[in-house]
Amino acid sequence: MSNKKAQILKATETILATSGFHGLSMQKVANEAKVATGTIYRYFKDRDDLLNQLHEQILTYVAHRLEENVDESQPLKEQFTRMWKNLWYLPRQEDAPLLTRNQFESLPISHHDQLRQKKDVLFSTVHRFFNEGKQQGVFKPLPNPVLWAIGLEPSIGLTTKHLSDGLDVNDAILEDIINACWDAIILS
Amino acid sequence: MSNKKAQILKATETILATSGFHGLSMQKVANEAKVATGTIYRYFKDRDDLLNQLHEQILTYVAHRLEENVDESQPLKEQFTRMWKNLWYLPRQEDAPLLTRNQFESLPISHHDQLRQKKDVLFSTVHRFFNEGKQQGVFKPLPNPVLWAIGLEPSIGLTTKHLSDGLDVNDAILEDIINACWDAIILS
Amino acid sequence: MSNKKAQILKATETILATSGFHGLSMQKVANEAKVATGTIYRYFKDRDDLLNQLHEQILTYVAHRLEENVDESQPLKEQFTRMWKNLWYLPRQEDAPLLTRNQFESLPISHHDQLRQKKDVLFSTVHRFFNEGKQQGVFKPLPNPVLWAIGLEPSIGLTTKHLSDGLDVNDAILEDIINACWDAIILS
Amino acid sequence: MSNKKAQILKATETILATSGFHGLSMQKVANEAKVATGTIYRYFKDRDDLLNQLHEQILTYVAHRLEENVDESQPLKEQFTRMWKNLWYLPRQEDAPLLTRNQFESLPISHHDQLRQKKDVLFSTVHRFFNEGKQQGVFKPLPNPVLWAIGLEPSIGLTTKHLSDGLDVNDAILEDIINACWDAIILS
DNA sequence: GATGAATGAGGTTTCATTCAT
DNA sequence: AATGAATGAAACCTCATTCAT
Repeated sequence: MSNKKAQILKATETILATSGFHGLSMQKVANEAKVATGTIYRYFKDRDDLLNQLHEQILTYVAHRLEENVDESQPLKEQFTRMWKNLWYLPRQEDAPLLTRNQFESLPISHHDQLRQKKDVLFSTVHRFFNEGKQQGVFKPLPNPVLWAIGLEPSIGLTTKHLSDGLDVNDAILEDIINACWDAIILS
Repeated sequence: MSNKKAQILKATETILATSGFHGLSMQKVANEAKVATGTIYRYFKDRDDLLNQLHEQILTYVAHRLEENVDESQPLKEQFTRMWKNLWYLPRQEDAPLLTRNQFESLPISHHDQLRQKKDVLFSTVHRFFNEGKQQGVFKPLPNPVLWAIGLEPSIGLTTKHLSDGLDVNDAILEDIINACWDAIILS
Repeated sequence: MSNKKAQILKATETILATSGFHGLSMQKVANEAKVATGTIYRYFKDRDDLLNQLHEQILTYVAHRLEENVDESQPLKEQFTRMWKNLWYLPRQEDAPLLTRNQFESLPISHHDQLRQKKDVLFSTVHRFFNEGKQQGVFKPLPNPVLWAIGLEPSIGLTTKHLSDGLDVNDAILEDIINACWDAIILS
Repeated sequence: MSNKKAQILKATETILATSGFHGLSMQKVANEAKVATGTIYRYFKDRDDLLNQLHEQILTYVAHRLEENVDESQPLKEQFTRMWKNLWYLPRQEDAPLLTRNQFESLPISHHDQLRQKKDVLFSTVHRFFNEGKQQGVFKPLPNPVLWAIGLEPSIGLTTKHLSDGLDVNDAILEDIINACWDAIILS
């Protein structure tokens, strides 16, 4: 990816994280990225395209981080814990996207279907994981999106509560939370 | 509440639900509400005030719906199911706010602390419920926000998946989901 | 004059003095005057009318103050000093208009001729004074507006410099200034 | 100075002179200057900045014109006449600002102190002139602002009376007026 | 007479996008 | 490829004025 394009995406992210959608303007992006305004339009068709590409980039980043060090040969619980922590520690990474996922959910519903397809590919590891668990009779026989919503997604909501609402979460509690989520998806 | 003020809030909600934050403009709100632009400013200091008041109104609505028909004298499981379903069926109500909660989380973080205080009051029933459960030794000894995030919040995420991503959820599955969330919060 | 009308004029003046023309709005006038917006329009045709009537009121006030204690039977120098001081101490009076004359000069040039006629009547004492002086061969044979501009008007400019630019003017200097202005208009 | 910036300043001046502050709007300035509205904001932070910069530009222009052809080696009376006429003929110059100074005095009192400092520098010639005259024992020992107010400022007031109120001032009278002002500042 | 809610034109300013260089 | 000045539509908001009560 071109150097300038990367700069522009990074700048967009920084501004979104700092000032929100309201504070985003092509001019500010250009300033932050240290390029001319016009340059943005060499790499992105328009504002929406920029936002969508950023969205995708972040989604890709998250997907990759999520499956990092997840070893299929290990027990499911192990894999689950790994994924949960990957999500949890994600926004605390050096090069992490500064955005919460929420900030993108409220985007104009462009390219909706196209995006869902991409998501399926990106998160295939998770699908594989849930399918495996159900096949082994360990997980409840619920649709994958449901398992995701009750097993892993809480990590995201809790991250927000932790980082901006000051919810105290130490390592011991973290283990308990993960176990609680595990309880949600397994057959008891 | 003044007639016009209600019209304006309703119009704002409609537009947000239809076109998102990007599609919201004071002109459009005025048109939708069938009032003059200037009229909005008799009832709201500015755009942010309008959004914040809408936010609060919805929050209040949700809080009230959430605790509807929740009978403290009934078993905790019963109460839990009731609340979960209240959340689940909420956006399908006639007069329900058309917005997902997500659409508000990405608002400019104005009046942050003020809002959290309000939230505590509004959702005191839930707090009472969680505290009761922990006292009885039925729930895991986790902070209330955590119990919320793993027990009830998934309802919201799933609603979105259900309504806009076409996730199929029939009554049987719904019971299973609620049970799964119950598993997350109870001591096994 | 009706009670409300007086209130409104006073309020207008206060606001003009405090926030300038830019800060003036019918709404603010109404608030300051403790009347309803609509009430203003019972007494004044429109904004311009309000401003013009205020202008006239102030002009009248100034004209009356100017000739206060000016005794035609006294020597011209005496009368001159009296008028000069009247102008000088005018904005320091209890009930004085809070506006410098300047603030009105830049009004839309409405009712121009009508106003000049009124001025002639209001300031007839000054005209009488200048004519007398010229007839007696004491004053330079210059048109009255010129005598005004060099003899008395400097009082106004100096007041501004004194009150807002911090120019120090004690009683001794004041006498010197008045004498200097007197030098300007008399035949030497 | 950029071409467009000059156009904009000139246009602002024209409109102010034509329609007064009330008639000034950024749209009109843009039209008159034949630029897009947005362009104004490349060169001026906002409306106030535009007005202030115009103010300064005019002040600078006036200051330069005022000292034009004022020869320090000539007698003080000569210099005085020169300055007085410079002021008098100033608004009749081809490229002169179309505004009377009055129209600016009623501006929002922004950058007040900053402005007074600039004034001191711009009008240093006048200060030098007054100091010289006092040192030589020709002028009355009054503060410079006073000498200005009684000696030179009347030129400005009279210009207005001449140009808009139809006061007749021929060359002979002009000489008399200047002499009268001279009388005001000299020790008799 | 008096009120003040309502109006909507018009004000200032921002910003996505284009285009000559 | 890159620039950034310029554009002008559209955003938010104000305010003189009207009118039903």
